[in-house]
Amino acid sequence: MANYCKFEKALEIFTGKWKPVILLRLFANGTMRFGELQKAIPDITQKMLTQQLRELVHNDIVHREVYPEVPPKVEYSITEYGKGMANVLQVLNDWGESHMAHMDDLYGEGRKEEGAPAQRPS
Amino acid sequence: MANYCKFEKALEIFTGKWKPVILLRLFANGTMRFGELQKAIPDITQKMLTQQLRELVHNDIVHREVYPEVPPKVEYSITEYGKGMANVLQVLNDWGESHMAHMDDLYGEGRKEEGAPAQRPS
DNA sequence: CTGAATCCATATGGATACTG
DNA sequence: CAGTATCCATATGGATTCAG
Repeated sequence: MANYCKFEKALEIFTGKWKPVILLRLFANGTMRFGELQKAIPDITQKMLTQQLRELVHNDIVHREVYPEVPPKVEYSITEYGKGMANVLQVLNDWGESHMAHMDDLYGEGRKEEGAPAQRPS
Repeated sequence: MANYCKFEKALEIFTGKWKPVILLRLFANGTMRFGELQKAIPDITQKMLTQQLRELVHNDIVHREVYPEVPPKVEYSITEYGKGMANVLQVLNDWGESHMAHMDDLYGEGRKEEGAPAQRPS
């Protein structure tokens, strides 16, 4: 098996249009209901939210707790194992931040993208 | 502006079907000609190789050196700036490796696809 | 409330042919 | 040799509807 498939496996976890947001929300808020996630991420569709959550659950990053009530209630949270990827997220986040600054340096902030006001590192 | 866009920007760099392989090759070999890369990555098409390289060049990760000769000769290498992402690659690679082991633990090496929600109905 | 199932638009990647 | 251009298959994501 090729070496780079490790990268690809790793990348599959946060890749996709919504996984980063979902992970960020869950890391920040601890435990959230399905509806809360949906409210917190207004642009996501129910299909995508379900689908991405399922993949995260399958990868043991997210825990899914179903309460057999009426009306139904489902809570999602980061698993203990999932918490171990916090540093990966951090590294990615930090590098992404500095890389955006680098791109601004190279191409200027003006015409690069709309809605991206100066993002100063903290 | 949402925080997660930093992730997304970072992920765009290594995401796509071929960027990880290309980066790995260039990091390993230093400088490579177009044809060498193509030989080193047999399954890639020239369109994809060109396209992905262009994106990496645009992101200042890869340097493109054109020799005005006949026949043409173009060499690619990691830029100084690009070398700064080596640790990110390393972190990703390490986590990916351990994550694969974790998945094997959970699902067994032989029957990985069993409960996989993946993105495909039965 | 949560989420499965469809249908559809677009994005991404691949095959092939052509060029300086 | 390195790269474009074109056409095509499939993958991904979105809108909508239905159901426990």
